[in-house]
Amino acid sequence: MRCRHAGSISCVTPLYEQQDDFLAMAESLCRQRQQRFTELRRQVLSLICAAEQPLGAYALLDMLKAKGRSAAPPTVYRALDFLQQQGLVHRLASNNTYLACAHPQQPHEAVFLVCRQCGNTRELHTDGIYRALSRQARDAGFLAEHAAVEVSGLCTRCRDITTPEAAEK
Amino acid sequence: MRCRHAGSISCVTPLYEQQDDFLAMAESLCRQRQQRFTELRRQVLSLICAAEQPLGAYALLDMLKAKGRSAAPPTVYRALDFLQQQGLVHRLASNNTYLACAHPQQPHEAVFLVCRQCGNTRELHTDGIYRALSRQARDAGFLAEHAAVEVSGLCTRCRDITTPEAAEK
DNA sequence: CATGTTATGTTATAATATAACATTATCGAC
DNA sequence: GTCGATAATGTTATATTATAACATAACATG
Repeated sequence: MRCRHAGSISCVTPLYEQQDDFLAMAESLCRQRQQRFTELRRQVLSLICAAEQPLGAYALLDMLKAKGRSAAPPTVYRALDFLQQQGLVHRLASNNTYLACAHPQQPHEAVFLVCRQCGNTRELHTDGIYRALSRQARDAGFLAEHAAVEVSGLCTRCRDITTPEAAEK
Repeated sequence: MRCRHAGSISCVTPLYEQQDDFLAMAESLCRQRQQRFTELRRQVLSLICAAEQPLGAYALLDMLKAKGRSAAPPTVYRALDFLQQQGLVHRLASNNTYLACAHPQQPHEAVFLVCRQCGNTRELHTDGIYRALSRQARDAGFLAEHAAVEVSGLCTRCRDITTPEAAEK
């Protein structure tokens, strides 16, 4: 299913259902930018986009080790730094996890909906909120450069489980 | 200078210029809620609201020790947990720091403007953004409970220092 | 293929936060 | 007041997240 954004990746379909396309896109994007999409970086991105939930750095580390790769914390953090610079991965400050981003082509700003129950996280692309934020910041004399908007709550599924009656409506 | 919000504390004046009023307000608020505003909690809140910038937990720990108080990490974290529950203190996830909140009376949602240069942080109270966020979340089937909105950039002073020509406009 | 640059390996450690259990203080019932 | 329950703090240990520093390996390019 396509979304309203440019590019071959859809942000309305979970990335773990389009891993191959996503990795191919990442590779070509890095080539365009003359950046090296090394095996390590590919592996880390692959793990992140195969996961249903955002992953912590040490979870990634364990997975790399489980794959037989020699790895230490800097191994993971350096790969994550690179992927973040390329816009392929976002870091969630509210729970120290990392997730893949469907639309790294142009730097954008996103709103994250983080389910406190199951950890599933959706990325919304909502220009309006960022425009409003920038404007309010400017009115306060502040030059906004980046905004982290992380909403915690309950996703559809977990809300229905928690309050079953709500599901029947 | 008063602000548009209820209560005796103004959020347009730095809290370190109204420490006594702020601590008195905190004390009466806790009494109303039948919560204990102990000496430790008062000290931690006092340190936080005396600071110009948000403080890290270990900076607070060092300050407590410097005051001759026996303190270990849990000392600080427990006090911070309490103060957050009472709405007197917010935690900034983007840099792991804690700051005082001028309007703990009713749970509210805030936007933080964090200067990446000097660390100074302003809290904006902007209902509009939160309404928009909640609505967008709801449209995505998500029940929003809390939103952390942390904007990083440059405050007026640091922007002028960084790009002096801008100051002349 | 020599050389500078970028990426990775490796060890150690910093910074942030919590678990677990002992002790002390406070509140209410009596 | 004192007893018992609850809440708060003290204390030690450890978990979790992240970075510093330096060595080695891989790659790009003349």
